[in-house]
Amino acid sequence: MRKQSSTNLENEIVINQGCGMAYTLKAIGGRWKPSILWQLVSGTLRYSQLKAVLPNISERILVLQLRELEKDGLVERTVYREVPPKVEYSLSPLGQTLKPVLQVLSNWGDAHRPL
Amino acid sequence: MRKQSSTNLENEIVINQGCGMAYTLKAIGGRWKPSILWQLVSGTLRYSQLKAVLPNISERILVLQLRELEKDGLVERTVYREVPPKVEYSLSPLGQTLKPVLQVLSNWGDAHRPL
DNA sequence: CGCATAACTTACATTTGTGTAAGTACTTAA
DNA sequence: TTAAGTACTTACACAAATGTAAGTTATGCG
Repeated sequence: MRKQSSTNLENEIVINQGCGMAYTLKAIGGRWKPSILWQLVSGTLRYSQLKAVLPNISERILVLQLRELEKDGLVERTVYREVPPKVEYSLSPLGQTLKPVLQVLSNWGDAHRPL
Repeated sequence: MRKQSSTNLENEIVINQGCGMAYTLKAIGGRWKPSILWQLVSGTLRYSQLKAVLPNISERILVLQLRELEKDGLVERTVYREVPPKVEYSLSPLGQTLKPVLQVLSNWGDAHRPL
C-alpha cells in the first residue's frame, strides 16, 4: 500500500495534474503495462491467455497491473459466471483511443533503439 | 547502483529488446524525464534554469535524469569553461525526433485525463 | 585571504515497484 | 469424496527509484 503523504507522492500528483504527457506515461508505463496493452490491441484475451503470452510475469503483478488499467478506464473486465470461471479482458473505448499513441511509441522505439 | 542480476532486471532487458514501445517508454518515462524533455522542447536551458523551472526536483535526481537522457542520446550537454561555470542542455538531433511523440502523449493526456 | 557562484557529488534514508511461494473459492466430474 | 480447473489473494522478501542534506571544485573579485 502507498503512503498517504510523501514528497515523492506529492511530486507525482502535482506533475500529473499539470502535464498531460506525464499523465499518459503514468497510465501506460511501467514494466508490464506496455506489453499487456500491446496484447490487448489485437483483441480480447482471457486471464489465462494473458498469463500465457507474458510468460515471465507473476500472477500478482499481472492482476495488479490489470486492476490499474481498469481503474484508469483503459481496460474492461468481463466475468462469465461459469464453472470453471472465465474472465475476459479487452480494451475499453477509451483504451481503443490509445492505439495510435501506442503505435507512435512503438515506431519510434523500433526506429531508434540500438541494434 | 543496480544489481548485476535479478529477475526484475532480466525481465526489463527481455522486454526492451523485443518491444520498441517499451524501449521508448523507458527512455522518456519516470517521474521527471517527461517534464525535463518538455522544457527542452522549447529550447536550450542552463542547469540552473532547469532547476528553476522544476522547483521540486532535487539536484541529485535532476543530474541523474540528465545523465540518462544524455546516455540514451536524447540530450546534449555543452560545457563552457568559464568562471562561474556554465552548462547548457538541449535536445540532440535524435531528441528532436521525439517532439511529435511527446506531442501525441501530451494531447492524449490533456484530452482524456480526469477534470 | 576569504567569499561568492554554478554545477555538481556523496552518503544516507525513505518510498515505491516487482518477484516468490503458497493458499483460496467455487463447482463439476470421476 | 476427492480431484481438477480458473482466476485470483495473501504474506513476505528484494530491488529500484526518489528524496534530504551536506560537501566539493574551480576561479575571479574585493
